[in-house]
Amino acid sequence: MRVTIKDVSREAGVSIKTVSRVLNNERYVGDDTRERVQAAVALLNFRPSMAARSLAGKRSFQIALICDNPSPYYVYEMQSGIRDRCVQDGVRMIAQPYDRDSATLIDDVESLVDATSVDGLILTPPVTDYPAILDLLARRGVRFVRVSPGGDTGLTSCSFIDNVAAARTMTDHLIGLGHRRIGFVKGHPDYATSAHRFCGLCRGAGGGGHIARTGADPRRLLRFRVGGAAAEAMFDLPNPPTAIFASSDDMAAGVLAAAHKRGLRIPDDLSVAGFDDTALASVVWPPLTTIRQPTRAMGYQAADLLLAGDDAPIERREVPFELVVRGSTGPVRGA
Amino acid sequence: MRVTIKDVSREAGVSIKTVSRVLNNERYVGDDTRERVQAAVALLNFRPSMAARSLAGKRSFQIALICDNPSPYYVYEMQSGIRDRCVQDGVRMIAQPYDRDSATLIDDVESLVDATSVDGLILTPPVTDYPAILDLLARRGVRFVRVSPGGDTGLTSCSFIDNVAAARTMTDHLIGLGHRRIGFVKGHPDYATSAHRFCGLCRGAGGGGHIARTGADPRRLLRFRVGGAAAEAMFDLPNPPTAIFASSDDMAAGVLAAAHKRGLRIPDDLSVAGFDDTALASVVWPPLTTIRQPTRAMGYQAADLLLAGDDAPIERREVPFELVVRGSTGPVRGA
DNA sequence: TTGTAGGCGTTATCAC
DNA sequence: GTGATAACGCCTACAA
Repeated sequence: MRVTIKDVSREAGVSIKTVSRVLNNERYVGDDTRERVQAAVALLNFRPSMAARSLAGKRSFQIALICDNPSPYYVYEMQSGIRDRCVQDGVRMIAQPYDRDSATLIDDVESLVDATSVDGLILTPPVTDYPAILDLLARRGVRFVRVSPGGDTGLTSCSFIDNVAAARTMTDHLIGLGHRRIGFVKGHPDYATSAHRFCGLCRGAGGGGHIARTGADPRRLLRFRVGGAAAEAMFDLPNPPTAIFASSDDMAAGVLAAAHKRGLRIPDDLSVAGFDDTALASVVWPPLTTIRQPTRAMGYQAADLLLAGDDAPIERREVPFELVVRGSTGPVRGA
Repeated sequence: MRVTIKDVSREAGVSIKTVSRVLNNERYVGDDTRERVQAAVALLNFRPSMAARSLAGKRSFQIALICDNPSPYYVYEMQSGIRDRCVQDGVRMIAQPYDRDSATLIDDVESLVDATSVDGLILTPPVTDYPAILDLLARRGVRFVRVSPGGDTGLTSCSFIDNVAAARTMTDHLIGLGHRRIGFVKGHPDYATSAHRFCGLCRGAGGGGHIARTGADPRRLLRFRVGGAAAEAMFDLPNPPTAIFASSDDMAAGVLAAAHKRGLRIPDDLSVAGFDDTALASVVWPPLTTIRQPTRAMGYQAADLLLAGDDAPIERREVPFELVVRGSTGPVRGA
């Protein structure tokens, strides 16, 4: 049968409440008592029942990740980062990898909150900016942390990278290489990150860059295709760009594929730049210069903020990005 | 405040127990009573508390996915498939994306089982074949379903594809193209799927194929590198293979990269084949011929088996694979 | 510093 | 068919 607090209390020769105190690291427990209890816990291999704890207490020791991002890498890294932090507190993560086009998103979140009474939620783009969700959670008084919010900061804590600065860094890099006509493949309008990156590009380019804008479907496969289509369109321009900067790595990969199809050589004929969530791009797409996104770190920080406690102040936690230049990215022919 | 069964029972003018009966689809409830209750539930927007249900009842309405697979695509597809099935029953999924080198795996699973008393677990490779885990779960009397088990079938239900047949199909295809020397990049020994695929290759090749075996680290990045290294070694052989078949898509990508580095043209100088978890390979690595793995479907079927109920018979559910040939893969030069 | 009583929201058991 | 009542395992409040 199940080992309960009662068993532990009997084993340790104390009351149930005292065991509970030890389990929850409360004060006012004698050192010797604490040790006896801990010994009993270890001996009986006791694990408190989550169900009972969340029913009786305020906490449920569960948090949920609301993730509607179609990039498996992003999801994986995010989950891993969150989990890294959660294990420290013995908290479980409920993953909600919502599917594209989830019409029931709001209802799903609401039922999640009602049914599991999670201790908090972590929102990622694009859900991190959905007003209906933000309102719902605020109304219910549910704690939540946003990853890469586009606006409405101040509502809650969040973790993010400076996408404007990142895109600007990349742009400066490209300009430093001699590029004067830089194309940009814009992402889906729901993703504020994409807009931020576009903004960074503009700042770096100082208005002098050639800029092509393209809306992208959030579905991953389509993003590849959208990247390719955007590149094709740019190649056909009277003065095609010598560098193309995509606001996500899969769109950048689509650009690469389109360039190959045209017989363009990378980076001699064209420099391609993007963002990536892992070190993977270095192996899969070696000629791709990227901003390395610390997705895992953002997840960790988000969980850290969420687990900080009810009374913790709202905090915006920025995580550093990194420009990763690969292979020979020397001056471009004909630039 | 929270809406409870009590509120619903008052609203519907019935007892608490009757509401409970309706919620759990039990028999012996009058049709009109049922309707009144359902109306009250909808009106009050009532959602039963998971915590209370799992504390009082036998079920917890939660299942867990034990996933130690380093491929984000695999994890994502698996989670999505499982979730597709879970939502139908109002069951939650706890994702446990265990990290590489998790020394505490067994302990983690044990504490998960003890603390959350999940209704069941889904195991994926390589955990699906870890005897320590299987023993633990059997001892605890916990329901679980295995995805792609290597052996010990008959223990529990499982979902899988026929990896032997898949590899054989691919081999037949390659032989049909004129290949006589086929290299094989083997995966990590913990993955039974890899061994199955090797077996399928041997059957297809009839012992006449040239076979290079390579152990691969399960970490994704390394798998790319291992694929590349294996390819390099094969290229240096006196009679290098004209086709290389890798037991995973990332190793196949590594082979592709190595081939490019050597100046080999695909598929004129070399055919490269692998497996993939999504339709992604068609876009990212166009020259790659693959076996499309229905990862999502395997997840769905695994969840379906798990949710079938305690008394459901043990069942082995096979999911069909698909050979995806891309681009021109005509006869190979010098074959 | 420690113990006791009561309740969290649901299901299980047993009457009606 | 339906309803009272006792668990389930733990935490909160209050007392000692």
